[in-house]
Amino acid sequence: MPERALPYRPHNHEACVSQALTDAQDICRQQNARLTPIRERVLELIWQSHKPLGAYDILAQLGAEGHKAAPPTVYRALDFLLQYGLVHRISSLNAFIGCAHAGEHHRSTFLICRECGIVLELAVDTVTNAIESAAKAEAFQVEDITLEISGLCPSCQGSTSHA
Amino acid sequence: MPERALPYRPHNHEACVSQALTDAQDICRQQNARLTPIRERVLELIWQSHKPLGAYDILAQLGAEGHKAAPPTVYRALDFLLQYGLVHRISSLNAFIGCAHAGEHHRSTFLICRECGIVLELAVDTVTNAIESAAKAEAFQVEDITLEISGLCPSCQGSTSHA
DNA sequence: GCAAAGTTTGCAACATTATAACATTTGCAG
DNA sequence: CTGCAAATGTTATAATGTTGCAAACTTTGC
Repeated sequence: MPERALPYRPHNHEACVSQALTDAQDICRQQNARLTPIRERVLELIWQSHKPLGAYDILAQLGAEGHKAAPPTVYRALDFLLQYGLVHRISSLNAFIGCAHAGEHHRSTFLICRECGIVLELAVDTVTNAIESAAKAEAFQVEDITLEISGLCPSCQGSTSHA
Repeated sequence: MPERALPYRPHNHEACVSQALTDAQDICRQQNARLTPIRERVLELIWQSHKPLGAYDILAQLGAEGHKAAPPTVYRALDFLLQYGLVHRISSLNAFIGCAHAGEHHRSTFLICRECGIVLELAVDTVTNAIESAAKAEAFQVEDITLEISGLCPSCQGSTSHA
């Protein structure tokens, strides 16, 4: 498996996108899920950058390219993509981002840069384990973890933009 | 300091509320912040249970008691309470809950029961440390952590309500 | 092939959550 | 008591998300 590039630095982003799309196709084939044109297009739009995209941003982009969709179209596509683990929802931003570990069963941690907006998805066992054991100590049965860390990414530290 | 009761089990909830209110008064006095009647009433409404309350729920309750407020009134009170650490916002629910550790500088973990809706706030160092060191490993400068765990609280396990 | 059944999409209306802009009132310092 | 700053009132609107039903498309069994 190739090392994944850090989203902050310039990288061949086309490769991110095409990887995500072929992964999605594989996953859907395996699960007998239909990656319809709309769903695939929404996934592609989400992957156009490493910044989370709002549902209405997606809607606007679809509209701009001639497909004048209504909100339910987008939300349904998002529901599908969420269900198959192809995208994540970032609750603190009401926005969506491509999953960097599709098909890999994982618990995600998101590092969200408040300056540039780029999000890095991590799957760190030490974090997950600490969380699960804290929950266990309270006899709480974990189903879903939302862990979103806001701050400054390496590229944005020091250059606080009010320069 | 007295042990805090678990929210799941029956407890003298009046004590939770009055404690929260006197804590809030102390904190505001120390910081020269004005805990006005509206702000105090909103805090009290939020503390009426251990379930997060939506802004519009607060609005409705204020209305029911004769104070017909508009959304900005509530959101401004919430902003104030958030700013002084008297309440927390639960992003995954778009709702607000009283802070169980007001004045104590802490990072919170929320255990949210999807069945009964009760939320337990924890401040567990092992979790915080694991998160901070994971962020450090990515050279990410942490400012804010959103950690919301959804699942079943001890009281709701086994009694899945579709009985 | 073809019809029935199930899934997906289109569409219109609506519900919920949050903010903007500006007027008015209140609390407080001088 | 006057003038400033903070807080609240008021109206309108923006942003996000859902419901319900009809039409189109896919799959399946025959």
